[in-house]
Amino acid sequence: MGRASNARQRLMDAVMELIWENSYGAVTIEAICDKAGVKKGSFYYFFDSKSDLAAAALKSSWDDRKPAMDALFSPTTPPLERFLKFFQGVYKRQVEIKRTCGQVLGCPIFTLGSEVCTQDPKLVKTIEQLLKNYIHYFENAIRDAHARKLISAPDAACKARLLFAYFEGALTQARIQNDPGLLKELPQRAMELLGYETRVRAA
Amino acid sequence: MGRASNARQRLMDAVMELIWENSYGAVTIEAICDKAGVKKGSFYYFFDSKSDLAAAALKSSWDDRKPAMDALFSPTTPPLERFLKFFQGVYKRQVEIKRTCGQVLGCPIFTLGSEVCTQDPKLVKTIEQLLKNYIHYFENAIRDAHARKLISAPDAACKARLLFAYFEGALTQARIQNDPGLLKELPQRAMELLGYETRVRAA
DNA sequence: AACTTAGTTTACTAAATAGTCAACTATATT
DNA sequence: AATATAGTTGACTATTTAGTAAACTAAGTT
Repeated sequence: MGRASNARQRLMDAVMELIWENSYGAVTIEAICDKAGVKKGSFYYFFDSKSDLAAAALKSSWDDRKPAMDALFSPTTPPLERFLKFFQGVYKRQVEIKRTCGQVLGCPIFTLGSEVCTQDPKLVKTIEQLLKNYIHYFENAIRDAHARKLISAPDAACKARLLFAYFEGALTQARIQNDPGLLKELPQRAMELLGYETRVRAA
Repeated sequence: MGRASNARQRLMDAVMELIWENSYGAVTIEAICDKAGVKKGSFYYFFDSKSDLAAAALKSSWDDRKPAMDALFSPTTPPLERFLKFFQGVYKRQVEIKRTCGQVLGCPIFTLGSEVCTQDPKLVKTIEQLLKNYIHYFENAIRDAHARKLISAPDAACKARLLFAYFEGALTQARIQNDPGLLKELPQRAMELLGYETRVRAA
């Protein structure tokens, strides 16, 4: 009942895009409203603040992405291939983003987390949860690879942390230097980090 | 001649601290002036904008830190020991920062770079240069270690990129999660990444 | 048709912020 | 002592921004 609307979703889409392309602090509520084609009154009808919107948008975009991640890290795929496909996808995606919007944008969760972590405890809690989700995919695949004796990684959690830190570090550096080339080696380096020493065929 | 003043330096100190503890976007010129004990008129006497100040402050703080880096990465120290000391120092420093200001702050250059890279080309050029400086220390030490047959790293530049990405990734994650514990393993993991498999004595 | 609910719109206020300017002050030079 | 130089101050303007409130509108419900 009442009036139908997708303004809430449009606001979440807009804020994600604006934060990713710029930064949290540089994005104003007016800019979000303009991009979403929503008046400010409606903004405050749906959300209390930019922080509130950002938290909702992050959760929502994770819900959107989760099925693809579940498919990529499916137990039906050999564990090391999961990583290969994942990192090749990351590279391809960043190349594409640079082509379409002129900038490598990296990982919005990590960049945003690093920006707001000292100022917005509630938002950062959401971010921590999402980052942990990613690490769990990694850890799970590593444990699996170890069990199948493809690699030796008795401490899967540790290896997952290592790989994730490298991954996010490289992605952020690519953003800073606006150079997707830095990510081309991601699949190869990841295999090496995991202790799988064979040559990987080019992406 | 004229009037003596350290206001310029006080402004640079203030902006570095504020950006590190908060974020670039969250720091206002008024807040910088307050912290530095400088009136806004004086701010604009020395600098054109926050961006201008930030760039100057970054360069200046690098000039301050450079002697310590040169000492740490001195050729008189065995190459792998340089990394050990460096990463142990990073861990100790972040623990100390958390103790004194309640938050792990990570690397101000990396965090700032990731925040402003799409919006402030001039500032990001400065940042890129500083990051490259660090990578050069890494690369140099790796080349040295390889030459001395301590490790096998035929492509020193590649290993340096890898190690740096891991390092900054871990530091940023520690900031986001406000957990210096994530950095305790830094020296050990770094040695492993470098292909030096022996146990490291605890920091 | 009257009513309720959900969402929209416009116009507004109050505060924060960037940036300017002209008068002022302390120091060094001649 | 006069003057030039380097830096300081406070008061000001103009803009941007967050946030509010009340009237309005489109749909479903009875």
